[in-house]
Amino acid sequence: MTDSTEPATPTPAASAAPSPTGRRNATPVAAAAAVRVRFCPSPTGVPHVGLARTALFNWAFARHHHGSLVFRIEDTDIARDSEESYQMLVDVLGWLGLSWDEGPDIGGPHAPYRQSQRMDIYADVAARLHRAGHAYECFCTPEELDQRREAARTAGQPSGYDGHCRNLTHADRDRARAQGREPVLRFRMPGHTITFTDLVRGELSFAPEHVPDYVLVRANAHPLYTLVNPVDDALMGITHVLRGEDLLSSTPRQIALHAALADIGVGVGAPIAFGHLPYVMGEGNRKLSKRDPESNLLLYRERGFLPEGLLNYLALLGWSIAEDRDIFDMSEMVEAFDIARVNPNPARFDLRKCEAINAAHLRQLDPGDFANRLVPHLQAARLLADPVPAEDAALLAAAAPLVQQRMVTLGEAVGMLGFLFRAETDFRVESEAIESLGTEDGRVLDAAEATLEELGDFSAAGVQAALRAALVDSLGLKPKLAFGPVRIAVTGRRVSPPLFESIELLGRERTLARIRALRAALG
RNA sequence: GCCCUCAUCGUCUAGCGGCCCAGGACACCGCCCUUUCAAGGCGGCAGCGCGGGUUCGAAUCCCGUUGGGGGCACCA
Repeated sequence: MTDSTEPATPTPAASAAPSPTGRRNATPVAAAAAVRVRFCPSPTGVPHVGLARTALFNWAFARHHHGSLVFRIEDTDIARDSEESYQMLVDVLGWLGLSWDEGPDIGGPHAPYRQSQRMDIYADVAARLHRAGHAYECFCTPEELDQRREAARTAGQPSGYDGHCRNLTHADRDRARAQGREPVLRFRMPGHTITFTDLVRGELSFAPEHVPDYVLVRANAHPLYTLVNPVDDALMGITHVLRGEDLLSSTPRQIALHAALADIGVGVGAPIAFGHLPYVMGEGNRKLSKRDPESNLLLYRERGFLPEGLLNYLALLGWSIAEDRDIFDMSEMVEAFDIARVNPNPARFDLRKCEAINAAHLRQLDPGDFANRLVPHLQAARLLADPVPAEDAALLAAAAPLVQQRMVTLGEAVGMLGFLFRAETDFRVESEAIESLGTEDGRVLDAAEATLEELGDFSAAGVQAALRAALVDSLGLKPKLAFGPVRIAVTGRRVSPPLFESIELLGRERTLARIRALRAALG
């Protein structure tokens, strides 16, 4: 049996060499051994940003070390898991571009990758652990457990399982069964302190009295996470486990179980290194919960966040690429990622910064790429047909560069470009924009109409020269007051793409019609 | 109650004993540019929780304390 007090590093020798950029000089990542990490969500509810961050760090770690990422579905909780949730997971990970090497959809040498399809494996391993003495039947009822836990707590003692059924005789078990008790299978923890080197936190130590024996299999024979997660990690040859810090205190139990699994010949028996990533917090001092709207990954896609923008922001939650830089792409992250440089303290999710990072990526997009990414959002708002008609595609190609610098998410294109793609019968001036107008603005519209009617050169430059002459020079208006009413008439909003380019794209007829319509509405 | 863990501007972070009377980013506030809104440029505000050590020297190491978070399930 492997001695669990040894640090859980694949090759202790590897930690002797300081990592070039590592904050701790122990970066227990063996260069020679192939890195295998996994991402193993349970498909409950809507995909969460914390989950994406964990997936991202695992992905970056695997890619940095030229290792493998295993995607595994932990669907052993029949009551909460759903197929719909599983689909959303696959879908949103695909959108983010976090690719995996083995998984339920693509298979791999350790298939199946859905735990609900591996129940026979767990039953077999459980039986072997039992036979080898690493686990025992526990007949305590939940009520008895509660009672003793409460008593221990009031006495100031550790309140975990007290080992009541650890050494039952045959006769004891027969008696319990005769009473109608159904046993759970409980893991027998070794009696020594468990110490390991966490990849992000350094050396951690747990005394035996605080890591009590725990349940592996329910009385109804249903295997628990406590069993299936380590069993699959062992069987699938996982070398590094990067997960949320909520799992930190269950790590000694898993290390002990891994040792027992090695003892009975399950898996290759290589120790696994653990790294616990800090929480992603929401408002206040709470962990970001499913209730917080900003936790819902699907919403980011709907709003038109770029995968590269969201990922960039998520990477910043606990990690940084350099002292004076925070905009980077995923190839740069893969290149630079070092688990030892992950910051152990919890990070608060800041939607404003997430938006700012996204906007930076939006601006960096190639104009053609940017226009293409706008299409689904314009279609969802019914501004574009599917497929996109050629003339609309041309219009979009011309209009997109006008708004690329002034948007935060792709979804904003609906408001910014709606005036170009909406039929005249559907065009409306926003009420807030109308309210900002005064009666004297009618004069401005009259002058604009007269000028544009006469104008031969309807290019942006031509329109600008003509309107400036008519409104600013002749009427003596400040540019802001001169062009404001025209902007509202033409685009329907107070905020729009640059006015003269917008007019050029809209064309003479539609421009004049809209100016007349607003003029009439003003009375 | 017991155990574990975390601690630098409002927020995310850089910092690994002298390059730091602490650097960057978001947010915020000015100014410039300007047809709106952005973008961009320039400038500003703002932080090492507290107390002891160690050291010639501490944001950095140690101890304590305070505060936050997590765990102590037949959930994952």
